[in-house]
Amino acid sequence: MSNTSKREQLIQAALTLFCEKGFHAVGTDAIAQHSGVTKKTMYHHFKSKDELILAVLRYYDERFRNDFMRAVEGKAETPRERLLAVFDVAEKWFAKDNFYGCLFVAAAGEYPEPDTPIRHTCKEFKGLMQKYIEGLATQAGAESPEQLASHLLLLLEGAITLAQIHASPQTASQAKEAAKVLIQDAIKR
Amino acid sequence: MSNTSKREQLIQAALTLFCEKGFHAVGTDAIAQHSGVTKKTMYHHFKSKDELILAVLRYYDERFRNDFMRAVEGKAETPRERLLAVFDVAEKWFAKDNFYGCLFVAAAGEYPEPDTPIRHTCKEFKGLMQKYIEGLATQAGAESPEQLASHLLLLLEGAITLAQIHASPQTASQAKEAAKVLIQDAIKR
DNA sequence: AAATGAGTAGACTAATCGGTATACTCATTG
DNA sequence: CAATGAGTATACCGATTAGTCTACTCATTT
Repeated sequence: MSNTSKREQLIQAALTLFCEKGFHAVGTDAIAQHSGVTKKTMYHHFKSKDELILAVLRYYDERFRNDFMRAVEGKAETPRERLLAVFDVAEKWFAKDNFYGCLFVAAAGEYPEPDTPIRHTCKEFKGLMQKYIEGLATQAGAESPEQLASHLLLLLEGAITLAQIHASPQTASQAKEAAKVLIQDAIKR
Repeated sequence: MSNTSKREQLIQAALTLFCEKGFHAVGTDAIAQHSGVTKKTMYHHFKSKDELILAVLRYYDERFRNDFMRAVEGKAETPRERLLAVFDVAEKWFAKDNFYGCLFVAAAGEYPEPDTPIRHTCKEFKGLMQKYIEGLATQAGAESPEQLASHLLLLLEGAITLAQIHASPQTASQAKEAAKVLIQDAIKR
């Protein structure tokens, strides 16, 4: 069905532009133009720019987490190794030439009003990342998987932010070193 | 001199508005109106919106770091205690009702192009925060102050981001727990 | 006394913003 | 065959964008 095709074209074009320039800085005309779709058609699929943004965030959420988890699982076998592999995957991500930081953090910054659908989506994403790491921590035999996962997520989040600002992917390996200490402390065996 | 006064009025009004709504979402008309200053006067002090943004960032940079350091030093005596006090101060910051996350991270998100004055200011701020924590780590007798400071800054940065997204200041105390472990590991005595 | 510069109010520009309207094509489907 | 719905192109809407302009006041300084 060409329906889904146009939708995806719009979402992907919007995603690219938002990453490159930010949400407010990209107009609906630009999105229509870059996706090769008319504004009329665009507003047929999404009733407002905010709805398109929401769709972009949801699309990115699913794709990113999927790619991320598969990369982690491809890089290490044991749960404990995978907790560290998270930071190797992150470093590869940071090193990509089109790395722009976390899309959800950017969205939260541009739409500061709490309790909006956009903010809710951001929250959800971070919650799912926490759950993923928590699962690994549980399998790895952490005494308090939730706490270890929180700590590692803090490191990861910090690494993303500082990698973006300093344009240096090495923050990931710094975070990895800290993670080693925390994991060692959290898994007594 | 009324010169500096008008300048500060503009900077403070702009700061408030940028925090509330983001940079692109706030127009020059709104800034002029909220500061009680004419657009003409505004453009007399700053030759463009970008220059005003830059001035806002520099103003905030100095004020924030000053307040932050004084709060840390008021909360603890020894360098080692101060390394932990950083996270107590952060938690108080997160709990403020007008907490909006890190202004520099927001700026970096809205102005993704690297090598611009705005991005440079963001970089500088994070660098100075690192230096500050590094100083504390040195005084505390860390084996590698630079490394410990990096790790603690990663935790702090992650806590800021997640506090903003989840609207919960507790991320600071989570970060503090992780910091305890890292400090213990980094200062062998 | 004259000149300068910071300030005012408010109109103004060209461009762009999010979003809508008209008039058309074309493939699918009942 | 007729109707529907997704698509095209393009013009348009009122509002707002960043930034400029004229014409004026007023205090300070030379």
